[in-house]
Amino acid sequence: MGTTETTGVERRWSRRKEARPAEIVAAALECFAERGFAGTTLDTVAARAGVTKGTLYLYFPNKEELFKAVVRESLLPHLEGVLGELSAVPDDPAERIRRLFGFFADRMLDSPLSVIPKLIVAEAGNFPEIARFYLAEVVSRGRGFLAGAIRQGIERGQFRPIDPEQAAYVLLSPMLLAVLWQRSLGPFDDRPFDGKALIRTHLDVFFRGIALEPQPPDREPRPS
Amino acid sequence: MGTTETTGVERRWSRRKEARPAEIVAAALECFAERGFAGTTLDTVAARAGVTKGTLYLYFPNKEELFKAVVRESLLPHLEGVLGELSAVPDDPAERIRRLFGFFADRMLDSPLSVIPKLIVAEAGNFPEIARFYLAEVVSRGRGFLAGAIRQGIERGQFRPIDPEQAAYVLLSPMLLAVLWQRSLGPFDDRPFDGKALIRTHLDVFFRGIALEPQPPDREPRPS
DNA sequence: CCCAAGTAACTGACGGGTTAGTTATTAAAT
DNA sequence: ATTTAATAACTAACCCGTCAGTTACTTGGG
Repeated sequence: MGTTETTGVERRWSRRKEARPAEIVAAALECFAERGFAGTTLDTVAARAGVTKGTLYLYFPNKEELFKAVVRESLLPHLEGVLGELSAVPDDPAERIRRLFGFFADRMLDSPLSVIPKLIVAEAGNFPEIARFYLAEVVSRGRGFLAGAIRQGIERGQFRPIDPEQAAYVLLSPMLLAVLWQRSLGPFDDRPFDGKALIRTHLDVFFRGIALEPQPPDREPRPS
Repeated sequence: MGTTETTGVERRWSRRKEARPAEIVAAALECFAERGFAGTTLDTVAARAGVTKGTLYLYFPNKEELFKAVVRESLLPHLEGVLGELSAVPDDPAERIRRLFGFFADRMLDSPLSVIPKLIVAEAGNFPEIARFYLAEVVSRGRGFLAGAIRQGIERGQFRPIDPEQAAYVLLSPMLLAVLWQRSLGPFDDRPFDGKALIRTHLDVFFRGIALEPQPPDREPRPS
């Protein structure tokens, strides 16, 4: 053992107050998604974040708050992105729906964020607060956006009349299946799974399914 | 009939070797579904089953084997039921698909069995064996049944040509959403959720969406 | 029918391993 | 020199799995 480490590069740790929280949250997201809340040990999270357990407690008061932070911090930036993108969306209902799905396919499906639905589904019973948060911030908004677009399409005479609320669920369900499949059963299946193709097929079938039937046109179109 | 309630005399317990395993499995299913595998303590399971922890170990070697038994024992009887019902199914593809969904809506949606998909999704990472079992025994069969019906419908000229495998996923996805919603986020939402209505709407939209172009199907007898 | 003697289902307390959370100490940064 | 990010060893609590002991039930001899 030399008395002096001439290399010097092998520092045990460095102090990076700014970067730690985000790194810890990212590591925790992976761990919680793989093992669930109760199945994840803080030593594992710390190791993956490149620190020790004590460091976690410098930035988060306890395991539960870390979990909540993971969901919130992972979601919020993307929520802004989605809302921003959707606010500058065309007026045509079908096109608005396609945009949302395009966004989902391009930005969510392959990102680390796609583990969150699985987390929420698994832990909703243990974390009612998180369940309500996700429900209000993500599900309700998506459901409202889709139902609104459907309703608008019906009013404009582009779609046949169906319950917009139920149509919204129908539209949401393949997205849910895609992310859950990728993160749960998919890895154990030998057949390839193409989430984007599934979304495309579904949209195709759906729009044909709600298209107006070729019947004699109704009376006068509405203004506005 | 089991002699569960003994009148008057305050017995601490009774010997019921035959009934115990099923009771323990039923209690464990509820606990695991609510809290997940790691979040469930065996004392809780035992208490809900009306016994103590030691009794669990008379019938199951350890917690993990209990969990596997829960999934297997809960699924297998129902699998036989489904397969039996579907073997006596009509030849028409659309009708076969409707039968599967009818069975799902009537027998699964409101039964305690509907918590299993949530369990599988949540614990697939921790129990690859269970994931593979569920994949082979439930998902693959359902997927195969649906894809086969779609393919047959295309060959017969009842449906327009689409990828039967992807169509099967499209068909499965609202069933997944229905059971997961009921068991996770649904209880926290103030809006009512009608899984059967969702299935009906989806089938309606789906069959119109894959109908041959020139000839739209008959109108539904019940609009609105 | 009655009552030991025997059997086995069931209990409950405990050991050992694990992990959430704490704290005394170290060392980077200014 | 002082401050403080980070560590590493530590504590307390929890929980799985075990087992010696208890109790419900069975059996066979009177």
